[in-house]
Amino acid sequence: MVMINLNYQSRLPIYEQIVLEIERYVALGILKPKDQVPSIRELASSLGINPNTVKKAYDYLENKKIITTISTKGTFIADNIEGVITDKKNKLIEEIVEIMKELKKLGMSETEIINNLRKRS
Amino acid sequence: MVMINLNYQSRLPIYEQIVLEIERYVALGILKPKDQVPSIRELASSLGINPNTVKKAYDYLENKKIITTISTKGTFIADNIEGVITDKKNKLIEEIVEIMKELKKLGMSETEIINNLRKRS
Amino acid sequence: MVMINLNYQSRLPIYEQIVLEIERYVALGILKPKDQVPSIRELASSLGINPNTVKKAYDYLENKKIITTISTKGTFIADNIEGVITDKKNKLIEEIVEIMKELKKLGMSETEIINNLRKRS
Amino acid sequence: MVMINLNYQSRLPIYEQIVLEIERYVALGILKPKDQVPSIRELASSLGINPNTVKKAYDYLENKKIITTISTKGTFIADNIEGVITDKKNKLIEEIVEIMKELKKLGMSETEIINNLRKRS
DNA sequence: GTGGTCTAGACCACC
DNA sequence: GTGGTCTAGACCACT
Repeated sequence: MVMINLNYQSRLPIYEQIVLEIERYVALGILKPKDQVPSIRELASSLGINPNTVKKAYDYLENKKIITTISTKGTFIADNIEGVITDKKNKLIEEIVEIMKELKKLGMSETEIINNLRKRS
Repeated sequence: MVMINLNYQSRLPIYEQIVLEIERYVALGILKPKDQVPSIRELASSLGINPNTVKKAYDYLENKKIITTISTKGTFIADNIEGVITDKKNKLIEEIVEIMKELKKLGMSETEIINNLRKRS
Repeated sequence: MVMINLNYQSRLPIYEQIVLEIERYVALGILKPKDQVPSIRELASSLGINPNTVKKAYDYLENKKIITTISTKGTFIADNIEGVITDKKNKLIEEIVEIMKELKKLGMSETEIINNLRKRS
Repeated sequence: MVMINLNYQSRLPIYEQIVLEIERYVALGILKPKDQVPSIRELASSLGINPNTVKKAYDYLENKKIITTISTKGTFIADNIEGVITDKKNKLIEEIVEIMKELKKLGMSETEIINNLRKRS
């Protein structure tokens, strides 16, 4: 069973956090095509949140074709999810690029930033 | 005179954008200790926003001890702000490091990531 | 339900009076970690004041980590508030000590001061 | 020359702080009857504040008959200031009584408070 | 002119 | 229903 971590202080709405967590598990290969995801009610109750919130997340994921619902059977990871990993990678790279812009505004050069990253990790 | 750029489409509230802009100018050394920052009304009118919004930003900055206000005189950059620059840089670098961890979990190596960043920026 | 007493003649702004009252209830153990405090609108209407004023008080308390707010759920007493009680008492005692120093400079002895206090209260 | 300490962050207006400082020096016997106090302009410039502010403080002190102005000569401490010390003492005692009320609200008994004060001072 | 406070009321997203 | 943000506008004290 996947562990969805929620941060109630975050500016990100809960449903988006759920989406990101599921996408993360898919991208990491922890959730694979045809794997069943928890039912809306189940996940809602285990997270202590409103089922509508989970529904909103699942709707979004279904729309992005990351999950697919088979009525009376349950909800499953979709088959064609090759794109998920690259999407995720691109998004993360894009986030770094944005932060690097900030750092450049603060007077750091690209090589300075990269040297710093090498040291830290 | 400092130029505050606002993005009304951003998820970040206006007052936080002001905070970040002021912090940026402090970090860059453009605003130095004892420098006067624009008065609440002045900044509000020049940005075309409500004075209360600017006040909220200034309250926040005062709480963080980045500015200090002398009632009826104005608002000024605080004295001990040595940490602000490096603090800010460190925080941003740390954010990147966290994202890089994610990327590594997704199967990217450090050099792969860095090559990607070089291309993008 | 906590009773917030306001004094509109006081030099202390309303929002600070709310802060002090909440802190007092926390210090007294009447409000305990995870207890829900009245919603902004509810407290505002029961006090006959503007919700923004209550919000300002709550913002302040959140910043001091005495309360924590979960958007759309409500506002709650924070978890780690062991220090609040003793902090508050110590601050007040310290204030008295400072005033006693003044009184001693004015020629009163400690026992003289204490006898005076006993009479007055 | 007396040293007037001002706190620009305080909620107390500057002119009240000046009043309190002068009263303090009188009560302590550092300023005695017939002693000359600095001229308005002199004090204003040495404190880096507006002469009107000093004027307001002096007006108040004159009204309370703590100082007296002899035109073309200057401003002096008044003759009958016996009351100043006791006034000051009473005010300070009253302040302590107020703080003790707060402490009692927090659950401390009078003897508890007094024992604490004995230890601390 | 400055900042400090407060009101009234609006709109938003989320649940 | 909840909190979060913002506006418009008012009044105050202090300088």
